Amino acid sequence: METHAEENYLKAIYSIAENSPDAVLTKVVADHIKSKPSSVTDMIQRLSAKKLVDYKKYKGVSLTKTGKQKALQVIRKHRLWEVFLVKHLNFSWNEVHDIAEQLEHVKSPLLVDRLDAFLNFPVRDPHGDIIPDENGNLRVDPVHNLSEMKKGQTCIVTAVKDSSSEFLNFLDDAGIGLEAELKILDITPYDRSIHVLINNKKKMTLSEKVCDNLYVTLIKDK
Amino acid sequence: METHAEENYLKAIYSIAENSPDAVLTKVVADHIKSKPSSVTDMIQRLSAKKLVDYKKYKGVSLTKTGKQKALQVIRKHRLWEVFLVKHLNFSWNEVHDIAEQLEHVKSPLLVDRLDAFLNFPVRDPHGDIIPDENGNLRVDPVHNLSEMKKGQTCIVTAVKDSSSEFLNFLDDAGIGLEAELKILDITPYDRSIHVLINNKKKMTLSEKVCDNLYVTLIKDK
DNA sequence: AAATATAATTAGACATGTCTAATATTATAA
DNA sequence: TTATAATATTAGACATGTCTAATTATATTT
Repeated sequence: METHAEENYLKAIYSIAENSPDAVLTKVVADHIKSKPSSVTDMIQRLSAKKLVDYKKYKGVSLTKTGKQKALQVIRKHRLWEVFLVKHLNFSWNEVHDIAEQLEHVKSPLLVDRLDAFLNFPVRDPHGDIIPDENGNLRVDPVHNLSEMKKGQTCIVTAVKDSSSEFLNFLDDAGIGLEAELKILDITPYDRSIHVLINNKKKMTLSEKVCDNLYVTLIKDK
Repeated sequence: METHAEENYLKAIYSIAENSPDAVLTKVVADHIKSKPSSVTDMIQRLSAKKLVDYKKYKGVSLTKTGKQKALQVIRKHRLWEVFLVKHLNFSWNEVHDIAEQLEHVKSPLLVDRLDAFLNFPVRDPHGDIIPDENGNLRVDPVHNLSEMKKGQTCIVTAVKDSSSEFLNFLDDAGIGLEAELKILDITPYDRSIHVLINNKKKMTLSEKVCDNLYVTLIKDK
């Protein structure tokens, strides 16, 4: 059975590795969980002894199959709890992270399954991230960056890449939430900013940075 | 901020002290939380340094006001989560303890209040124990049997255990209804019969059987 | 290919929380 | 009241997890 700290490391390694297929560097993990490289090395060696990560000195670290499984279980719990907090306890999507960070470590497979059923088997958490099933499988559907869209296309916001409260607040102010419909009216080649129609109501120009941090699904072309 | 272990000790000391007003013995705590007396001594000294318990070597331990408050917060969380597990996740009352034991340590005052509201401010947990409010106060006064009362105490009749018409008729004849005020004048040890003053008017002796079947709330002591 | 910057690891310290074994205190019985 | 039993405390060890400082390895320049 894993400790809280071990679970946090597995989760960190998983989410770093998601965006780059290479072995994960000690320093990157340290920055991610706000600790020091020496602490990371210590922990990685413990996880390696438990066969949850593959590790060779100075060569970085990657999750074993078991390690990945465990990481996904924790992520599953985190995201299910986030759904609960937002849907039933009226938290907003930018308040739930710290609480879910604690709830995710509660150990009871039965509890997770019951919670999943209570929530009606949600597919995405309030940030739009996909909730892995009990076997750690992700249901992947065609998700794109808003910045990949072409003029005339219409798409639906499915997730955010940057889930900092600054970004989430910006989106709230702009009236862009999950499931928001965005029609690409125009693209300015100079700065790659995109002029969009939000929910058939409001027009707005989104900078390249904003577009890079929004995941969307294409629903209409031209 | 208290650690999980500290919270568990506070909780243990609280619930032991509930049933006996004396200072709590090291060994009793050790048995209660399934650890060793030496560990208990260590922890008690830490809690004492934090002013959460009053402690004198070899003389047992008791909670300070702050310590009691903290213990009640944890108990509040434990019991609210139990209600959630039973009412919404279909657990039965004897399955929930271990899970609530983990959930009770999640730190977020806002979460607790929201959960309380979501559950519709329950007064008792699935085991019938009273849920303290956010200030550590019990929302209803504990209900006792009339037979638990002591000489000199005054109490109010809140319910009957036996609701047979024979018993209710007997009460009518005696002038004892709901809300009736009973002052305990004397107790006969031999047959546990109780001499009471009913509504400041009528004196009467009630047998043990009658006392066992009357629920009361204490309103005045001495 | 050697010098240097960057990153990773180890050594050693410390905090929390637990344990066993040894010692000290208190309560009880002879 | 002294011996004895029961309880409590301390001392010292160990596991987890963190840190700083010193050392070692890798990558990058010159």
